[in-house]
Formats: sequence, C-alpha cells, structure tokens
Amino acid sequence: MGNRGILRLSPFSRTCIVDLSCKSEYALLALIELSAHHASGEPLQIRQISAQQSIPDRYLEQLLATLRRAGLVKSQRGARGGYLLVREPWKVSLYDVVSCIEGFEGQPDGDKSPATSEALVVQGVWGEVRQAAEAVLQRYTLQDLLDQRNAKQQIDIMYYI
Amino acid sequence: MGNRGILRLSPFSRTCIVDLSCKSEYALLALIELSAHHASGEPLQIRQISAQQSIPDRYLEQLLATLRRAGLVKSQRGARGGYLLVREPWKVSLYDVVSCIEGFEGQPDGDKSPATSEALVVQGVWGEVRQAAEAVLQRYTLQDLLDQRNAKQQIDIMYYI
DNA sequence: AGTATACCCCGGTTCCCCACTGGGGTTTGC
DNA sequence: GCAAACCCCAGTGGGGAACCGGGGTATACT
Repeated sequence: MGNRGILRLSPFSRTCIVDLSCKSEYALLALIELSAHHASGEPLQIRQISAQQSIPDRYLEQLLATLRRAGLVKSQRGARGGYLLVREPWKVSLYDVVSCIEGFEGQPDGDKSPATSEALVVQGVWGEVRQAAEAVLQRYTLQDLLDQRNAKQQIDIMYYI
Repeated sequence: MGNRGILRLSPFSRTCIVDLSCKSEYALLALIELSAHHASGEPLQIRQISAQQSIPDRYLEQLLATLRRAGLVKSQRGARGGYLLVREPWKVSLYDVVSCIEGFEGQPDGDKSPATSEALVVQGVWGEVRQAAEAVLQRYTLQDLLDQRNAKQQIDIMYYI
C-alpha cells in the first residue's frame, strides 16, 4: 500500500514472501464497493470509491482501466457515468482480480542457457507455493468479501449501540 | 532473478502474485550446495558456489552474510575458509531461509488512521494467502531439495547412458 | 615473518518499477 | 452549450533490486 510519506492503510502489506501490493488492494477495495452497488444497476463513480476508501482517484482510474480492459468491469461515460461490475459478485474470484492487476510475466526465454538441476528443483517448489496461494484466491469471490464486510459492519453497529 | 540484460536463470521468477526473488533463489541454491557438502564437514567457498550456480560472487557474499547473521550458516575465515551449514539440512525449512532473506517489515504504525472495514476484510484474506504459501515453505527442508536434486541427477544420468 | 587465501564491512552504481500526478480529449445527460 | 465523468498518454520522484569495488582482517601455510 502507499508508502510515500503517507500513512499506510495496511500494516500487513509488506511482510515476507507474499506481498499485497497497493494495486491489488485498491482494486479489491474498489470491487467490493462495486459489488455492494451491483444490485442497484447504477454506475459508481471514481470519486465516490476513492473518497470512501482513501484511494488516489487518478491512480484508481488506471486500475479501473485495467479491470475494464480485462472485462471485469464496464464503464459508462458522460454525466452520471461511472463503473459497474460485468458479472455478479459471486462469479468473480479474487484470483480473477489479482491476476488481472498483477499481470503475467513473459514466457520462458527460448535462448536461455539451461538452468541447473538445483534451479529446477527450487522452481518446482516455488510452483507449489504459488499454487497454494492461488488456491486460496480462487476459493473466494467478491461476494464473500462483501458478506464478511457486512458481517463486520453489523458487529460494529451492535457495539455502537 | 537477474533481469539486467542478462539471461534470466528462471522463467518463473516473475509471475503473478507470488514472486521468487533473485535473493531467495540464490540463497536456496547456495544452501542446497552447502547441504550436499554438509557431510564432509569442510567449508565451501563462495567462488565454488557462485561458479556452480552462476551467481555473482559479490552478491552471494552479501546473501551469505545475511544467512550467517541469522545463524543459518557459519563461516571460516582465512585460507581454506568458507561456509558451512549450522544445522543439518533436514532441520532447516525453506521458510527459515526465505523469511531470513526477504525479511520482515516493520510493526503496524500506531498513528495510522484506522482502516476501513473493507480494508480489514482484504487483509484478512491476504493473511490466508500468506499462510498457505508459508505452509508449503514450512513443509520442505533443505534435505528435501537435496533429495529431489539427487533424484533428478540420477534420472539425467540414466538418460545419458 | 611474510604471503596468499577467503571472509568482513562499507559504500557505491544503474536501472526498473511503484505509487502516484497532470493535461487534455471525448462522450453523455441535462 | 456546458458540466460531469470516463479515456489516453505522459511524466515524476523515490526506493529497492541486482549488482560491483575497495580495502581491512583473520587464518593457514611456507
């Protein structure tokens, strides 16, 4: 999350091994907002999301453009425009979102000298690490996050009473 | 892995979500070499490891210093010096190695404005992602990598015949 | 005692990418 | 015609990754 002389939103965003980038976090936050708004059928605007989630609006614009190009959201230009989810929240896995935002690196370089057998072993294990991480992301959808968000807010309301 | 106009050692080193950094890969490769050498009780030198695994020796020196300070390896200075594992290979998990190399980020910032409930939900899920990845790393030791390396070399020998 | 070896420490470089920010064009609704 | 709101492109500053270099110190050997 943002490290540039501003308060971090997440104390966990930079820990060992598996980092949650600002991009991914902002994208998930934005999509939770879009999920909450999905039933209304009305577009949600960048400035609404950025205000609600403390995300820089111009940066969010870039992230939403990426999501739009990947078909996860669609946009409505012009006055009263904004963004909407393309699919229902329960049909969008976190893996869909994060892999879209983080992107894929290029294919193996054909002219590369062969790796040592140790390097192949390390890569094999790292493949398992990646698969384990991706399995968790594939298990959850935006709906799950929305449900957890709603449950948490319910508890907050009860504590407030 | 090294990206600077040189051939990458690993085509998988920069894929989405869970990246294997050069640091971690080099450290694991070096420790596999130290594991293979462990039974001899003799130190292994930086230039031997760097030659075998195509790792820049000055960079490897830094990584080994980190490992030494963390107590995973010990060094012998002077002529015929080098590095040795402190513990047996089957007692060193990959998690030990990678968390040492990648390090921990600082503690939560006390004066941070509280995160939104959505942010807390996202962080919760990412915690599960991290735990899943770390569980895989905790499951394997250097001995496992060495065994896989040996098995692979055995197959390569058979194919060569 | 001298010398070579090999680790130890500190500092530096280059490049890339992250996390933004800005300007202006185009579409849409009123 | 105008304001709202998305669209596209470019740019910036800082930090860190992936290195490299110089010189000090401990150790083994002759």
